[in-house]
Amino acid sequence: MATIDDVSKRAGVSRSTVSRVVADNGYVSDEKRRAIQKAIAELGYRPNTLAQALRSNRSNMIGAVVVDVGTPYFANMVYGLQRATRKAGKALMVSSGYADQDEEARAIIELVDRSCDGILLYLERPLRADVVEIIRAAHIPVVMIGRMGCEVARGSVQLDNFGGARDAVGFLLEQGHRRIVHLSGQADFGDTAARLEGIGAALAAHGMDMADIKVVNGEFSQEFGYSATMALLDEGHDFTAIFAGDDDMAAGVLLALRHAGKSVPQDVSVIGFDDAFHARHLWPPLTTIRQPVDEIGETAANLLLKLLGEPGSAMLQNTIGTSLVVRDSVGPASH
Amino acid sequence: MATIDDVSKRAGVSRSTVSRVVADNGYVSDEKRRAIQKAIAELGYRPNTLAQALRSNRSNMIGAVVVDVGTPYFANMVYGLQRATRKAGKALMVSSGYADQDEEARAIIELVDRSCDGILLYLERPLRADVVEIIRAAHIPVVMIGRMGCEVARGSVQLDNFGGARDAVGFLLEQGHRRIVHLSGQADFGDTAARLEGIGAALAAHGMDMADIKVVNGEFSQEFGYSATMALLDEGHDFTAIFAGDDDMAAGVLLALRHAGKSVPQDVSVIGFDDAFHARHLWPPLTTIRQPVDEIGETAANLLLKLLGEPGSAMLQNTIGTSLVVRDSVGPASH
DNA sequence: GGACATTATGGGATCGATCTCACATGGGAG
DNA sequence: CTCCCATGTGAGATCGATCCCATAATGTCC
Repeated sequence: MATIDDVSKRAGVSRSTVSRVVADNGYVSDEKRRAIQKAIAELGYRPNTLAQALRSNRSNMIGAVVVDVGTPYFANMVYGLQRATRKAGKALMVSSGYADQDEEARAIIELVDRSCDGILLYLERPLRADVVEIIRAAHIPVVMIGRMGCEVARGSVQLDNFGGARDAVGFLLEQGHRRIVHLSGQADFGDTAARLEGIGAALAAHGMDMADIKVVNGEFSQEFGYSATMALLDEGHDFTAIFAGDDDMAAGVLLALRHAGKSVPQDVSVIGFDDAFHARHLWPPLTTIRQPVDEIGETAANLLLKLLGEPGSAMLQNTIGTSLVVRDSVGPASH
Repeated sequence: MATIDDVSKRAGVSRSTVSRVVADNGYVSDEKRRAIQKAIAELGYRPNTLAQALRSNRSNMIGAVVVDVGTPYFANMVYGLQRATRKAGKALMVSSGYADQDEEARAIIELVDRSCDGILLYLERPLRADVVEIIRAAHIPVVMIGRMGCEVARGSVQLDNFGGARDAVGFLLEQGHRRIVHLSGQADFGDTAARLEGIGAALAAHGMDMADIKVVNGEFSQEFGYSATMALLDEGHDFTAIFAGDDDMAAGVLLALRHAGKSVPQDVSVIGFDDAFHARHLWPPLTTIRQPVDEIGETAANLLLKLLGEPGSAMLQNTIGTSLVVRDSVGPASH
């Protein structure tokens, strides 16, 4: 591997001058510039990123920790991150935190130690105190994605859970549904609260309130969607539509309805949330609220890049809107 | 951030001795070791990874380029990579090549420049000549995943396409199917050839040969699955089972059959390949050949780690087996 | 008791870049 | 004719570690 010294010798100049050409700053005569560029091309010289980073204290690398890269949801988010960072000419390094505080801490510290210029976090657990201290000591800007806040964050990007839930229920109401069930996620998630407010807003717009909807708390899983639906049917609950907290739940709901001999959307309408990868593969194809996950990632990364550009700036916030994806699982209310 | 010099001053020893304690090699008296460990703890010292890598020429970082991290398939593969590298205490840096030769080249060069100790590649295009030279000059071991070979590779991991296809068709034959259609991927893929051989083996085991199966070449997409099936039905082709080249195709096949009023598996059986994320969400849930993608990634990473341990070793090969996942889309042949 | 290995420690070069500073030109303003 | 500023170049310190080598103390063997 050719070094900057090899280039300088070949071009008959000093290291400093080569550095100026490579970094494109300072004064260099056209004559020497050409000689240096020629030498660079002939030797196939590419600067050693490690040495650059060590000396200049900037690695041109962005770190990210998400819950699990192996999951379609976060893979999609990483796609967005990569799109933004690549455009800015920065490398991206991603780790998984696996919803475990110590794993998350380990991943973050690794990124700090590798001298990332900035860090993006989608966490499931609050940051460990020592990690907060480490980030702070390293003066690394942090942008949080999603529900979890954090004291060191200089920016954050969130989904418009309020608007999404409002639109979902609003759509059902427009289709004439009045007996709606909402299968909700864990009650202690910040998202859940925002969605309930959104549901309230939709109901209010039709002269109704939360008393007019049944909310069942559970968890984001197909199993819960299935069992909750079966329980509702067993107890003879009278509903014409279900708003599932996410598309996994919705998949369980559809399965339960089929097993119970109900047809969708003739007997019951179902709407999901996320527009997950499998939503269009369900039967019937799922009407759902699209969460632009890649856009969330891209926005967060751009926000971080902005923060890197102007160090002293204030806290930056950003909310990403949802959209209604109409497929076949919602129809007009029967009778 | 505390440096090794801070630690050495605080503990009253030289840099060298601190380095010995941190790296846990060479001779250090218990007394000084304790003093140094105390100083490290008090200062919260963590070695600067960049400086370590620069001097020692080992970054403890593994690079990987896959087609697209944003895709469930490769996300799953990355999950496997991460599992192996993390266990070995190495960091992982992943990029997408987006099935474009120049993008792939860019991503690889980036990884080389960041001084990765080894590189894992799942490529769609042959390596550009200059990239081959760069990798060779940097003496970085490379492991290839999947179909694409490469002259610099020191190891490779592949799926057992032969066995997978043999098992798929074998299963259909056992269920009594004799009029089978295979929707195949691009004919120029290495995978496709291996699968055709596997199909031949299954047929041979039942005293049949390739003349007894209809093969339609196309591409791995839901759209092709749909249109090909419709075409077969339109021309009145008489078949009882379809073996789709992947689960996306299979989704299209199921949709086409439903639109044509055929029921699965009563009228037609369908088997897929991959066990993709959405396979169990299809209706009926798809019987398919499971491709253990994460295991492929994990195996490849372990192979690379082994290569790093013993530099002079020979070319390492590895084939990952498939398994049959029985769900509901295949039934006994009718009449 | 001298030769030699083992244990223990520090000094200083080194990895490959950046960056500050000193210094040398040349041209335009006063 | 100075003075000063813009332009152009190189020497050498520096980033934070590793690693080779010199040196010294101690123990062991013949």
